[in-house]
Amino acid sequence: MQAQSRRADAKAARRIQILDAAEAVFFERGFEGTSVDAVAEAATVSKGLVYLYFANKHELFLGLTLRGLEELQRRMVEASESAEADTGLEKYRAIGVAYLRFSQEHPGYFRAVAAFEASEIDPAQLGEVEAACVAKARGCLDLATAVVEEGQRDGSIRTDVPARLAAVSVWSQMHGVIQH
Amino acid sequence: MQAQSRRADAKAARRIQILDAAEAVFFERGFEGTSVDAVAEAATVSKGLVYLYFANKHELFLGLTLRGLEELQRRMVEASESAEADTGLEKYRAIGVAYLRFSQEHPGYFRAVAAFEASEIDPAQLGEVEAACVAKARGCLDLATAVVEEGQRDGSIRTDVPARLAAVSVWSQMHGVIQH
DNA sequence: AGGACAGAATGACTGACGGTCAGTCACGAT
DNA sequence: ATCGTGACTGACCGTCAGTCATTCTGTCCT
Repeated sequence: MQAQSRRADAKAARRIQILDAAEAVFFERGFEGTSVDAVAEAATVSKGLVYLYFANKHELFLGLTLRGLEELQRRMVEASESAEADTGLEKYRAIGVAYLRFSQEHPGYFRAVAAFEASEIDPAQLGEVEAACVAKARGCLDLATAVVEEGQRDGSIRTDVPARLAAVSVWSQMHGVIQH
Repeated sequence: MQAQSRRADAKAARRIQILDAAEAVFFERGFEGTSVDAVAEAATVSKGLVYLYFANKHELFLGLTLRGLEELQRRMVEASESAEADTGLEKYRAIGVAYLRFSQEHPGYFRAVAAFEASEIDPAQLGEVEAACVAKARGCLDLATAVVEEGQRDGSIRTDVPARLAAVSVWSQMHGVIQH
């Protein structure tokens, strides 16, 4: 058993090592401008190994997208639990500010997340990492929806629009503006 | 002189022929999924000729983007001159509806335009077609700004926000929502 | 200790594709 | 008839995503 968990730890560490290298290279040169060879070299690892951990170049990039989504969700949760925000509306506003901050402090991750949300995903054939991204994105949206519902319950947000629809459309507007 | 103009016509026709083929292939398989060889074959032309008319694959795609921007501007002008719209606010609303229609009736062109607007352009080195796209996009924005200004003059739009900023931000919000 | 086995890791190789260019061809001018 | 121009071709090049036969390494068993 010990041997197995040591193995698992080593695998996880390798994954992180490759993702760290991918982050450095992709965020500097962009998806098109980056070769998998370059990522492998930056990770001081062979190309074959990269393909042992990620099905293809796109899934490798989605590994970064997932990191971005995790960080974003973390910030959204933090914002919605902030002491200053009492009503649902105030919480939603805090989440919006958190999103704006995220886009400014992690432009690379923001672009990755934006690209993922803009891309249409084919549920018929989605990779492992892609599926995880879909789940995380849904988690973020659920959080926003819950906050809107809270606002509708406490009277700070109008109730004539379904919560999820409101959450999505305001989010899209915010996103559109942040992106310019 | 006649010979020259016949030459010019033939060149323009070839350009259109290539763009038509590019439209069919790019909009079906996407930018990444399309090879220049495939476009050349669809246009019943050699690959070399495609590169005689367009500097590279991206500029070829931008040729389609420009078509999209032209159609969009046409619709925006039409909407802003519509008989039903009297005030600036109503005209702006009509333009918004036109944009929504455009996105539904020409999803391929909409995506091309959206991708162009999301991409950051390096003014230091922009291609011929790219420059034309920049100009067209500015034209569209100028139109929207003018309509907002009209609305501010006739009292249908608040004046506490600069017209261009208002035009851009509302446009971004609309765009964000259309894109979902 | 040593051998056997599993999975980690390598890097040479393949095929596809973006882009180039030497050369051909058609046509108008002289 | 000859020449010059420019449209047009397609073989070719370099690069890069993705594959796979092979080698290495650590673990377990005797």
